[in-house]
Amino acid sequence: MNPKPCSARGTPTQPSPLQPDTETRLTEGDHQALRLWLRLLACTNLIEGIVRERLKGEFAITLPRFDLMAQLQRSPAGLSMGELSQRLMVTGGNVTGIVAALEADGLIVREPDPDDRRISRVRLTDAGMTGFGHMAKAHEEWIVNLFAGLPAQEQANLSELLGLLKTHAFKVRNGAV
Amino acid sequence: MNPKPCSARGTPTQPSPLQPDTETRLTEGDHQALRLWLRLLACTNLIEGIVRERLKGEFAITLPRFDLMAQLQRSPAGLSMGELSQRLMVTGGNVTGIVAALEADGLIVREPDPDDRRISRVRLTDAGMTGFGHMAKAHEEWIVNLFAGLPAQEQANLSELLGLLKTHAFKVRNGAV
DNA sequence: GCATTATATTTTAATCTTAAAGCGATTTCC
DNA sequence: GGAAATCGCTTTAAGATTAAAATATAATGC
Repeated sequence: MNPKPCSARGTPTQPSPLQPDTETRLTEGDHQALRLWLRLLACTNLIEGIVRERLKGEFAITLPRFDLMAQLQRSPAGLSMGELSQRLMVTGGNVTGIVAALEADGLIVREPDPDDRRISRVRLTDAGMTGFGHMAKAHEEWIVNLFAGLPAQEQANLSELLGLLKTHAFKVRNGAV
Repeated sequence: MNPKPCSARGTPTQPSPLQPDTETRLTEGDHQALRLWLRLLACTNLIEGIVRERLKGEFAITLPRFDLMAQLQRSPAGLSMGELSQRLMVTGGNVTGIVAALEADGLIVREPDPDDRRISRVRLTDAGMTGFGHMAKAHEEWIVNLFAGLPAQEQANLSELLGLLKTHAFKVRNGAV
C-alpha cells in the first residue's frame, strides 16, 4: 500500500518559487494510477508556477487578475459580477476582491446597471485593454514554448487522453459510476 | 490571436465547489498548445477538487494537512521543519502554519532536537498514524477509481507524454531552451 | 575568543480562496 | 399591493500561500 501525498505547489524553503517534482515522493509498489496522478499534478503545477512567476516578474500582475481581465477582454460590453463568477468558476466573494484590486489599479471600471440596481457591470478601461493586449501576447508565447517539447501529433494525443480522463472523472464526481 | 485565460479552480457562484471546465472559454483560432493547456488545467483541477471535497467531507481534513501527514508517515523517525518544507515544496512559513494546526489536533508532535537547538523534529502521534492509515487507504481508492476511465495501456501512454512535457518545461524554466 | 556568516524557524503583510451570513433589490404569487 | 421568495452582491471568518523581515542558534575565520 504505502500511502502517498497528493498535492504539490511549486516552492522550496525560503525564497524563489518553482521546483515542483512531486514524483520524488514515490516508492515501489504504488498503484499505477497514484503515480500517474502525482505526475499529472507535478506537470500542471510546474507550468502554472512558471506562468505565475513570469506574469509577476514581467507584468507585475497575479494569475487570478490576469484571468479576470481575459474574461473581460472577450466580452467588450462588460460582464456582471455573477457572470464573472461563473466564467472564472470561483465564488462571488472571490470576484469581489479581485475586481476591487483591478479597479484600484485603473485597469477595469464598474458601472451600475440602468435596469437592475442589484447588478454591477464590469469592463476593461482603455489602459486595461492596452495592458492586457501585451500580457496576452506574451502569455500565449510562453504556453506555446512550454508545450513545444511535444510534436503536434503528441499534443493531440495528450489532449485526447485528458479528454477521456476528464469525462470519466466528471461521471465519478456526479455519482454516475 | 484572441487571448485566453489560463487558470481554473473549481467553484461557481455561491455554494458547493467543483465544476471546473476551463475549456468553455475557448474560441476558434486558438493555438493548439493553449487549448491543450486549458484542458490539462481543467483535468487536474477537477480531480484535485474532488479529492479535497472528499477529504473534507469524509475525514474533516484539508489537502495540505493530508499531504504533510503523508510525508511524516513515510519517515517514522520524524522530519525537521526544513525537511518538510523541501519535500512538500512549500515555504517554511507555510509549514509552520500547517504543523501548528495538526499539532493542535493532536495528530503530530514537535520535539526539540537534542543536538541542535534550532531544529524541531516533527512526527505523527499514535492517533495521527491510525487516522492517516484510514485516509490514505480511501485516498488511493479514489484515485484508482478516478483514473479507471483509462485502461492501463492508456495510463502508461499518458504518463509517458506528461513525462516528456515535464522534462521540456523544466528546461524552458531553467533557461535551457 | 569574538565577529561574521550561515542555518532553522517564526512572524508579518499580501493575496487568493471558500463557505456562510447579511443586505438590498427584484420577482412571484396570492 | 403586499408578503414571501429569489437574486446579486458584499462582508466575514478561516485557511493556504508567498516573500521578506526578524530571531535564535550554530559554524567559521581570524
